[in-house]
Amino acid sequence: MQLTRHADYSLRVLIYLSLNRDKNVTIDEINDFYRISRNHLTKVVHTLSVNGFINTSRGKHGGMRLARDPGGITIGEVVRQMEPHFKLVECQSEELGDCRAAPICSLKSVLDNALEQFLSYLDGYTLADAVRPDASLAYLNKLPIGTSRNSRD
Amino acid sequence: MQLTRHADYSLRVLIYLSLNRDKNVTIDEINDFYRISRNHLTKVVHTLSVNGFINTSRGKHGGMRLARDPGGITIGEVVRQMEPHFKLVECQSEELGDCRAAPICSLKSVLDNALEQFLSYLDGYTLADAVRPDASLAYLNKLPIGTSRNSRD
DNA sequence: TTTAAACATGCATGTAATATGCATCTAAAA
DNA sequence: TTTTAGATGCATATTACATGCATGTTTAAA
Repeated sequence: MQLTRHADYSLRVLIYLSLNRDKNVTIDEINDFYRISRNHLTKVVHTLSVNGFINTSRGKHGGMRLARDPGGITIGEVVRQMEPHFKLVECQSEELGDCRAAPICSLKSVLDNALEQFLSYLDGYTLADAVRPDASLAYLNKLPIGTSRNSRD
Repeated sequence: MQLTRHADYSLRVLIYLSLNRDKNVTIDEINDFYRISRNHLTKVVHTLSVNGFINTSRGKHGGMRLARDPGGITIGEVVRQMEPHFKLVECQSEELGDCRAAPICSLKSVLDNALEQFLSYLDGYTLADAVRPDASLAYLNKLPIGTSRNSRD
């Protein structure tokens, strides 16, 4: 059970942008920071833009910015929109959902509800909640690579 | 976001067995019912047995049975044991979890908690809850194939 | 004791959803 | 008019699963 990298990268991009609200950030800058496939990143950025999470501009001094306040974008919202589907089991998909046990089995609705528990929990957290309030990129950039790991949990 | 077929099939097998507590059920019988890859089914059955959900016996008149009462096996328990991993994003895996934002990002713990919400919801439902109390296989077998879809939700 | 019916298991292969790469286009600013 | 940025379509790679195949092992009945 996992999210696609598309959703994963989306969250990373938005978190990076939350720490850089005052300037245009380029794909290359994010790529430098995370060392993520630049091509994939480009597509993620585009989808984020289409979904209204960020504003992009081309050309010199172009780049992207958060379209809204980090405190107004929830993790749940991002996951719901950036993850392609949530068909946990076969019977949750329209076409293939022809399990012979369906008429007597309520697994589908139980899983639907459990998924909603998952997502609404994420609705309770915003991008602002996801970064340490005292944190800054300046601090991060001083750390030798590999120091990682969130000391908060 | 989806579960593996391994977990999916596991639930189906257990649901089938919940409706057939009084006899030994063979892989072929389950295969006939669900039309699932027999080879994969074999492996699922084995894992279910190793994990103590079912008892199997070889030889003539062999087969499998639920090891416990359907009311005592929760969906959550099955999913937790039969799904290979729950690394929703890269930073949740031990080896690859070297995201540069980790020191200031609490996404990992937020997702961990959301996942726990999902699983504990499933802990609240048992195999007995997952089948309609009035249902029987006899009823199901009378239905023409394709009638499907749970009318409960 | 032999045969048939079941599950067990290792190895090989297929598959399909993502992910990535590459080339090129479009837009904006200096 | 050149450079810098994102946009986009098509091709290819990757990889986790899923499936297939062959064979082994156990058990019970004939």
